[in-house]
Amino acid sequence: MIEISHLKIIRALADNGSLTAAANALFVTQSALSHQMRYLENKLETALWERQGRRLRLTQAGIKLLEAARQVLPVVEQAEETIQAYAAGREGILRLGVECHPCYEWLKTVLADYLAEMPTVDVDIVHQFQFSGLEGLLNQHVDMLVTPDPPDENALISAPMFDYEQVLLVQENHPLAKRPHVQPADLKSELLLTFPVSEARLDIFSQFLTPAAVRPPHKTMQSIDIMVQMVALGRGVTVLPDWLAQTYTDRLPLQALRLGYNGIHKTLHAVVREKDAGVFYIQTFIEMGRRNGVSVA
Amino acid sequence: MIEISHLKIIRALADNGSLTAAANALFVTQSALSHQMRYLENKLETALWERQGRRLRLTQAGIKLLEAARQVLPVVEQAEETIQAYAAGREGILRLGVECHPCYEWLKTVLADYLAEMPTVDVDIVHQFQFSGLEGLLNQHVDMLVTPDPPDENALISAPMFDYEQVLLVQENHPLAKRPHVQPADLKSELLLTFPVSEARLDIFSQFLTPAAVRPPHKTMQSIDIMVQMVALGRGVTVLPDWLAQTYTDRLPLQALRLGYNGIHKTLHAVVREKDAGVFYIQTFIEMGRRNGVSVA
DNA sequence: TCTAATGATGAGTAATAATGATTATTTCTA
DNA sequence: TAGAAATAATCATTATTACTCATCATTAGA
Repeated sequence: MIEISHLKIIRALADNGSLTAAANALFVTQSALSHQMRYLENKLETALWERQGRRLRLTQAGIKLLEAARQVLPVVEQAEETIQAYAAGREGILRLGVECHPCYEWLKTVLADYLAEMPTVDVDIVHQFQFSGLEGLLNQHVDMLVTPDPPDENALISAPMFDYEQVLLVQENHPLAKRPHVQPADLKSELLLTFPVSEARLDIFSQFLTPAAVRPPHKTMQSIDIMVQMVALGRGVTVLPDWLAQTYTDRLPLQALRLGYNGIHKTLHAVVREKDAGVFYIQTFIEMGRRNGVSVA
Repeated sequence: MIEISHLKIIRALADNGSLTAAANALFVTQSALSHQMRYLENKLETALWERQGRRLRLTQAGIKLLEAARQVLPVVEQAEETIQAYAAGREGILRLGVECHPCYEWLKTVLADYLAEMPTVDVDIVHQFQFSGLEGLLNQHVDMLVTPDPPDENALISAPMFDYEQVLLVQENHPLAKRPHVQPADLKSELLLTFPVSEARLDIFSQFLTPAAVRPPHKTMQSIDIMVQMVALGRGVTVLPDWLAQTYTDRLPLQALRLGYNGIHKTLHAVVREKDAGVFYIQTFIEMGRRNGVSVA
């Protein structure tokens, strides 16, 4: 009945816009796709596309099938990859999911060592999820999630890996630079630079500014390096994990400051599916993450 | 490459034990399956099964593929069903997930009215999940989850539907029957009958007995009717939602009692994926659930 | 209005998958 | 432990399916 190849056609059609383009992407003729589409519609006894002139638009049924394709194809493709890895004599693939930028930066520091020590394991990093990292784990799109907020789900287990503190990064000559710590009101008119994610997911808002009802001007950017450059030029302030901030304060005119009297402390956790917890190369990663974790002087 | 039909073969093989049995289940000859297996193994350049005598055992790669099959096939099969429903002129299928027995009992009371009012919608109820109801929603195995504990996940939205109270059900002549309410210690030596789920998921434990460190003898059973019969015969006590308890106290020698001074109050929520929140037949269900909810005199 | 591009269609061919018959093993049982 | 029943593999053959090529009709865009 419905086959993977059909799902690939539906996806390619949605992604490429036209039948001809999809055919090229799949390395077959336009005719082949046209025939397959007709075959599927006959089998299912429903139209999947509406032909408006020479433009194709998905019907409700077609949309349903596209959704299924988007859910199913990555799973099958990953299974194929993993099996290829086995076939090539490797132990497997460790797919790491990250939801936050500091997580990603931290991962990079651990990864080099891990790859060196585990030559038979392939690693892949995923940072885009359909819904959330939790969904990624449950759907097997990733095998491990690195996050400061481990979800509470009893098919998953989480292990603390690494403690850090969120600090405010300001220019060396900034009026706040000599303070032992800053309070929310101090930031009232500072330009705050952050990664482009919702404020609810930024600690500086959820744990510091929002409770104090302070809303400084706010600008988002993709690149951490540019963000730090801006701060060094006195054109804004930003918040980074202490260990990451330190790599910049060493070589740029910057000062890291504690947020509030006690500081904002976080812990990165590794979350894995319960059934995978015993897998050797997963255990090893967690152990190395704990050992090798960036040390803050 | 890998096709749905291959995944079906792998699953059938795992489910039926032998090639011949799997072939029967799939309405093809044993020869056909044998050829397909060989084909797949050639394509993937890996053994998927180990032949030990005439017994087949999955290799590591085979296990991976079986996992993919178990994840993928339900999705495809459901998509097919939904499309069939569209083809037959129906609006769609509402798949309801329930994780708790009271949820299920409550659903039944609403469902009759819903089905009558929405003749163009098919309904299906799912109570077994691979991991959890949350996973069921995110994996699209269900469209709506009915639960007293709505998960906190921002791709989902939840709506309160119906308030109820968990009450203790005892025999009419039971020593406790005349009390205005019971305390944990009162149950110390009562035989407590519950559904067969972990204690952590039973309110009577998590919210009443465990905090007071009381552990009465405990027996689980599948059938709510038999459970109530046992209580009516004085052979145990049980906990039910008030409205459900009432349907029994009307016709059996039973007494419902409040748990603790304030009682244990719960609210059933309907949880749906954010993107489905606007779907008409889903909205209708939520509205009817609120209106039609069982009324407690 | 004309043209290039797109999707549909039909015929023919290549590829794939099924069947039936047969064989070699291997459990199970007597 | 021998023999029977069951199972998986294999081969030859047939049936089915999927693809390509050539062609046509339609349409968006110059």
